[in-house]
Amino acid sequence: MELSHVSTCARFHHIHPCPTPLSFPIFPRVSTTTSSSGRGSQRSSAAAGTPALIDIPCNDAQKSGAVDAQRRHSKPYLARKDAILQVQQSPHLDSALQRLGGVLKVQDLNVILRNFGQQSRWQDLFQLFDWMQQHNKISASSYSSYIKFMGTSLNPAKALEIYNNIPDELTKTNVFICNSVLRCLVRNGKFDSSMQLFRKMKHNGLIPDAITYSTLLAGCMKVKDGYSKALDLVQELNHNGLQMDSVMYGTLLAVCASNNQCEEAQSYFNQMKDEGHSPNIYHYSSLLNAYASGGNYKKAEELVQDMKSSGLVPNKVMLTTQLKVYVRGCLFEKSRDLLVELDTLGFAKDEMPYCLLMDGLAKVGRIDEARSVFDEMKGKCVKPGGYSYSIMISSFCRGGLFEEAKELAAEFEAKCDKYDVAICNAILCAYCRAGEMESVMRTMRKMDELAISPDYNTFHILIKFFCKEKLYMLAYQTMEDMHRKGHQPAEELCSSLIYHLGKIKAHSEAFSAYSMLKYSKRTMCKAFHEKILHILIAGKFLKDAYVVVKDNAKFISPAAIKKFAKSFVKLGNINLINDVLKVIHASGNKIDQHNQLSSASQRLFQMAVSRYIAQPEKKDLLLQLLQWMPGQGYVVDSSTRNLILQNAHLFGRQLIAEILSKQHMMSKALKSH
DNA sequence: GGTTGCTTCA
Repeated sequence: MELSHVSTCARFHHIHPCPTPLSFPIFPRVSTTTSSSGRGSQRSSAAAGTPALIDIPCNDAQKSGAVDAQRRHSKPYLARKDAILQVQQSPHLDSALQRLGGVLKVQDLNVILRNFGQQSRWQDLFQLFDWMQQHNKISASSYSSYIKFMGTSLNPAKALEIYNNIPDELTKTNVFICNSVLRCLVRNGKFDSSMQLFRKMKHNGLIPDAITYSTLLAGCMKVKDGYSKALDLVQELNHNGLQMDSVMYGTLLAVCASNNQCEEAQSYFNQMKDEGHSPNIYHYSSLLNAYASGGNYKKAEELVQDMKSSGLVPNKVMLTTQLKVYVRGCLFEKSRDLLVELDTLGFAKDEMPYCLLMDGLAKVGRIDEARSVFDEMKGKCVKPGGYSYSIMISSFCRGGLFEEAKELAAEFEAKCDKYDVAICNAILCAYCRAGEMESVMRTMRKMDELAISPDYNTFHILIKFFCKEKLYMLAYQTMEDMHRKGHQPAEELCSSLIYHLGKIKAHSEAFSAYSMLKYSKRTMCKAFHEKILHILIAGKFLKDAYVVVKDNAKFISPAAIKKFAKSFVKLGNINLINDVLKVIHASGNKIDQHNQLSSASQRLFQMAVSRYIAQPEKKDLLLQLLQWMPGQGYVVDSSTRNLILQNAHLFGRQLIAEILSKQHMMSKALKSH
């Protein structure tokens, strides 16, 4: 079935195939020149001061200097350096390693490893690391670099595999390696796993450093409850005698912003300044982003002024964030003005600022204006990508413009080939709302091919659609998938599916859907238990019905309980009949609500007794029942008594006589009362 | 001899 197919696809298979670079430079690139950050240059100058073998730029201007340097070095050193260059440039890594591997030391191989990683040559990286492992030319640094690149190449499963297979326990708690693994998980959205692993690492002897905490803090940004998790981490790092630095404050501000903790962001910003860190553009834009969540444009404008007077110039992100503030505050005129300003500064070359505005307009129902921003963006030759399409498709869906949504989805499919789960959800939603079954199935196949894991929304969209199309079993299977993937379906959806499953007599599926909801953490409407009870009784799933009654008797009406009791005593497992009667009695639902001697309750006991008589080997159960009854104020009626007496030889005449006389006395007492 | 964290969108 398509569905299980979709849901079983593992995102970890998602290796970005590395195209062999056709235009691979003849001279090796200087790895650090790709980074414009101060840190990159720091690193390169530090490295240049040591005899370590790093990539040497080979442009003409530097050639003569390089020759001078070469004269000062020993022969083996030059041979190694040459070997590094050759391996890096060789189109045949295998043979190059075969030829030159013997000359290269572990640190030389690490240089090559990092070079491959920086150039995103994942296939070569993989091959080299493999070779290093096989030839036992590997160090802790090799692991930390390699795992780091597994993070950037979006392959956390591989990184974990490498980490777990490190043979030496001590190496496994090397803080650099641990930091790399944790970063890899965080970057790939696996914050919970990273925290779990972090605990394990500490247990095994890791002494975390500031970088460790900084890495984990960054993971708090996109998880629910991220703010309190961040606070826990800050507390822990302080407890370990570590201090927050400027970058950590930047991360913490970003966490505040994404968790709508506007005032906290402001107070950390001040605290940071008090501790002598001067805020940079990151700190300002994170705080600005925090103001956006409250639509606090006055404070935002003050902050931008403050930043300008401190000598910082607002960059693209800063201004875009300011646009977000205006949009969130529904100040669409100001938003438009700022968009013009961004455009003039050359900061509106990608879809982002347009997306912000479109999204804000669409969310307040101004779909026509959102559409015209979208068209304006296209007119300016800004290439729309998944974000803008998904905003527009979703808002058309929300606004009931299903045909237009469908057309836009098709347009995206025709024009773009970059898919992720969000755009897929938008497309699915459009096709579902337009009732295009073929296109829905095609999109699911596409997700499967592209190894895009369905998320909570995907499942919801599909289940709703399948219900609408009356494909209830398919809807049920999708819900099963959803549950297996750890998502909890919303109650209304579950409830409606259960209702329909009951209607088509898929009783056991209905119960299974009920159980998924029940054992999830979501709250469940009280009436739900009674609903499923009726379905289970109809399907003769009386044992399951018994469990439902036992656990939820207080939420179920007396009428439904009575119906259940009748069905169970008549058709349920004979060994459980007494238990069922006791549970119903104990729940406060007297076997007959108003009168223990009512005919309804007597019919129930009669039915139980006749079942026991039909199976004499269950005589102990009958005796237990008869002995239990008078204590609770129940007695058998005369016809049942006669029935028992007729079969008394099966149970022991003496005993039966004693029990029945006890019941008889009870009956007289009740009547006189 | 090696690690690292921060800002905008669905």
